[in-house]
Amino acid sequence: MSGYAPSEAARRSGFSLDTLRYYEKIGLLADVERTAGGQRVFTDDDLGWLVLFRCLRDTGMPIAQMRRYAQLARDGEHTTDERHELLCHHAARVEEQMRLLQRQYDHLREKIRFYERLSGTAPGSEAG
Amino acid sequence: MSGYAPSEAARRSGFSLDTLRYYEKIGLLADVERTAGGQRVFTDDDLGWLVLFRCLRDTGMPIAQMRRYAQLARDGEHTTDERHELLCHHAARVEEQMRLLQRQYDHLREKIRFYERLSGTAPGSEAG
DNA sequence: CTCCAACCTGGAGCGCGCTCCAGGTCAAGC
DNA sequence: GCTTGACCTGGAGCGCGCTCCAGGTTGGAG
Repeated sequence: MSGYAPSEAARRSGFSLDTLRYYEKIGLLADVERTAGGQRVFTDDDLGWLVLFRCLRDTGMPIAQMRRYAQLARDGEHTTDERHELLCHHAARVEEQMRLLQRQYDHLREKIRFYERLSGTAPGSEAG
Repeated sequence: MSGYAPSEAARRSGFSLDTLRYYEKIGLLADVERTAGGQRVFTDDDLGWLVLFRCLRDTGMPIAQMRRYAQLARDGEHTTDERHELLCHHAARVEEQMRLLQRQYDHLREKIRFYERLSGTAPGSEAG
């Protein structure tokens, strides 16, 4: 159960085939195993990395930094401190990002309330 | 107190001069007043729009949609319903965005905890 | 054995949102 | 009046993260 065709890896990870190839090309995903004929075979380990990449990407980490993290992991056990630090710094940035997003969301909600006061009765009750 | 030089508008809005010119060029910001010599003079109203644009941009609204909103506002009172709807739809997307960000942040925190369990004692107490 | 969908490669192209540049103009201070 | 720094324009360029393409290969089904 640990050998996935490219299309299956794409389906499971939510990345496109092109993105998977791109990630390997730029050295984000380590060299993926191949069949005798040269076609990629993704392992569960690869899939695990892709889940992590999605997490980091969704939280706004630049690819260069993901690459650095992946490289550190490949470099072995003695890089765990640096990896930990990298993730902590990133988490701090994400927290800031969340605070900003919340603040601007509140601002947006206020703007929406302005329109709702204008019209007297709201036309629908779409957004809670 | 309602006439700001470009550099002052940039300082107050947090957008660069180039961005202010760009926003006017693409019709996001309505035509800005000029001196006899052709230099821009931003009003408090312009500044208000810039605050809104920052809110929308920070929450991930594409420029095309901001343009649409700005155009509706210029079109007059009879577009308030559509503007309201546009903001509501956006707010819903922002909520989804916040949920995703929170979920991935939790995932990230879990990963960080993994490293902290590895090293036994955490090296520092940087991030709460 | 044949077929054809899925896969391969290197490299070009794209969409977004700016950002920078050259070459010229404006206007406030001395 | 002169200087100088802020400003003007149109248009090219950039950085990111993919996305698409041409032209060729692979490999499982029938």
